[in-house]
Amino acid sequence: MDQALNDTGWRGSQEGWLEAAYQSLLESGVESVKILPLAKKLNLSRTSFYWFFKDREELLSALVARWRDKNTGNIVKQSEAYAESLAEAMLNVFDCWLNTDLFDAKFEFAVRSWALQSDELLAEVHKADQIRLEALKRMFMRFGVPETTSDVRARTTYLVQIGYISMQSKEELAIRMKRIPEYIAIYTGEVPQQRELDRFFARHSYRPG
Amino acid sequence: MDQALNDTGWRGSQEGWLEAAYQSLLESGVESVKILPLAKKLNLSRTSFYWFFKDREELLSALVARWRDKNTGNIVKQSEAYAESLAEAMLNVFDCWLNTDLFDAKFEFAVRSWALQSDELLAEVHKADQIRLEALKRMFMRFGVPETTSDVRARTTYLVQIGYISMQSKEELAIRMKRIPEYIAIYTGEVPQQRELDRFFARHSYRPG
DNA sequence: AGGGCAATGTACATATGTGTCAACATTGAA
DNA sequence: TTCAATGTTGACACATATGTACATTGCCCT
Repeated sequence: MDQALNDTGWRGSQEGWLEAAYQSLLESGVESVKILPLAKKLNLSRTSFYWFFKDREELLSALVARWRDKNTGNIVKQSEAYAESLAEAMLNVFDCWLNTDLFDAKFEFAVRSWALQSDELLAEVHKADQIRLEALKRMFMRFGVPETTSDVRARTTYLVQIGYISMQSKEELAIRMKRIPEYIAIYTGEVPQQRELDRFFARHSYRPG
Repeated sequence: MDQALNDTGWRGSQEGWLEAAYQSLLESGVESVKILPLAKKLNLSRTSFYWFFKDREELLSALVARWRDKNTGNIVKQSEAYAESLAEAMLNVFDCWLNTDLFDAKFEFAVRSWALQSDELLAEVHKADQIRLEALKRMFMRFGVPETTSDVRARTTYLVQIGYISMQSKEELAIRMKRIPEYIAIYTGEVPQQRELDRFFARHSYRPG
C-alpha cells in the first residue's frame, strides 16, 4: 500500500469520503458524486463506503450541512462589522467575495445548480438568500438609507455577486480590484476614501499600481 | 391510441423529443434528460428515439443550439434599440427580464448549471456573457458614460439579472415592478421620467397602483 | 498470544440507463 | 394495389450504479 495512513492507522474515514465528494461536487456537480467513482479516486473498495455512511443520501446531506455551515453566517457577520462609513461597511462585505475562507463561491454555485433537482434543497437555498439579503438591507439602513432603497441596494450588492459566481469566470485579482471603487460607488452612492481602500487592499495582500 | 397525431400522421417527431427534453432540462437539469424517462412521458417506445437522433449527445447538442438561438441576440438587440435617455435605454433592456420570448431565464440557468459538467459548454457560456456585456457597455458609452464606469455599470446590470435567475425565485410582477425605478436609478445614475416608466409598464400590461 | 473491533474486500442481487438489430405497422404516391 | 419511405417496437448485449451479506485483514489492548 502506497496509501497515506490517517490518524487511526486506517486508510478511509468519514472526512476522506466527504472531502472527495466535496471536490467532485465543485468540479462536476452533484451527479458526479457517486460512490463508485469516489472509491476509485480514493483507491478504496467501493463497499467500504458503507462503513462510514448509511447510503449515498447521507453523504449528500453531509455536503449540504457543510455548505450551510460555511457560507451562511459569514456574510451576516461581515455586514455587521464595525465601519465608520457606508463605503467602509461595504468593503467589509466585499471581504467575503475575495476570501475563500469567508465565502466559498464555487461551492455556492454547485449547491445552487444542485437545487434545480431537489425542491428540498431549493427551499434551503431560498432561506439562505433571505437571511443574507436581510442582513445587507440592515446594513444600509444603519447608515440612514431609506427602506425601499436599502432593499434594492442590498439586492444589487448580493445579486451581482451571485451573478458573478454563476458566470464561473476566473479573473485576475488585479482586474477585480480595479473595479472595486466603481462598484462601491454604484452600490452605496458614495465614493470610498483612499484610506478605506488602502486598508481593504492591504488585508487582501494587494498592492495597487 | 389516445395519442394526438402530428402533421405526418405519426406520433413522434424530432420536435416532440426536443420539446420534452427542453422541459425536463428546465425542471430538473441535464441529468434528467435521459431517453428512457422522456419516452415514458411521450408514451413512446424508448428505441424509436433513435430514428430522430443519432444518440443522446445529438439531442443535447440540439438543446444547446436552441439556447444559443433564443437567448443570445435579444439582449444585444434591446440594448441597441432607440431611446432618448439612458434611463429609457435601460428600460428597453429590462424588457428582456420580463418577457420570456426575449429571454428565457429558466433555460439560461439550466444551461449554466449544465456548464459545470462540460468544459465545452462552459466556453460557449463565457462567449455569450462577453457578447452581452459588451453590448451593454456600448449602450452606456452611447450616452456619454466614461469607459471604466460603463464597464462596471454594464456588469452590474447584467450580473444582477444572472444573479436573480440563479436565485430561482418566482416573485409577483407587482413586486418586481415596484423595484424597477430604483434599479434604473442605481444602474444609470439618473431617475427615469414618469412617461418613460408609464410606457414601460404599459408594454408589460402592468397597471401601477 | 489471542480476542475484539475497525476497516476493507468479494460476491451477489437489483435497478436504470444506453445503443443495435431485425421485424413489424402506417401512409402516401406510383 | 403494391411498394418504399417513415416510423415503431421488443429482444438482446452491455455498462454503470446502488446496497447487502459475509469473509477477511490488520491493529490495539489485555
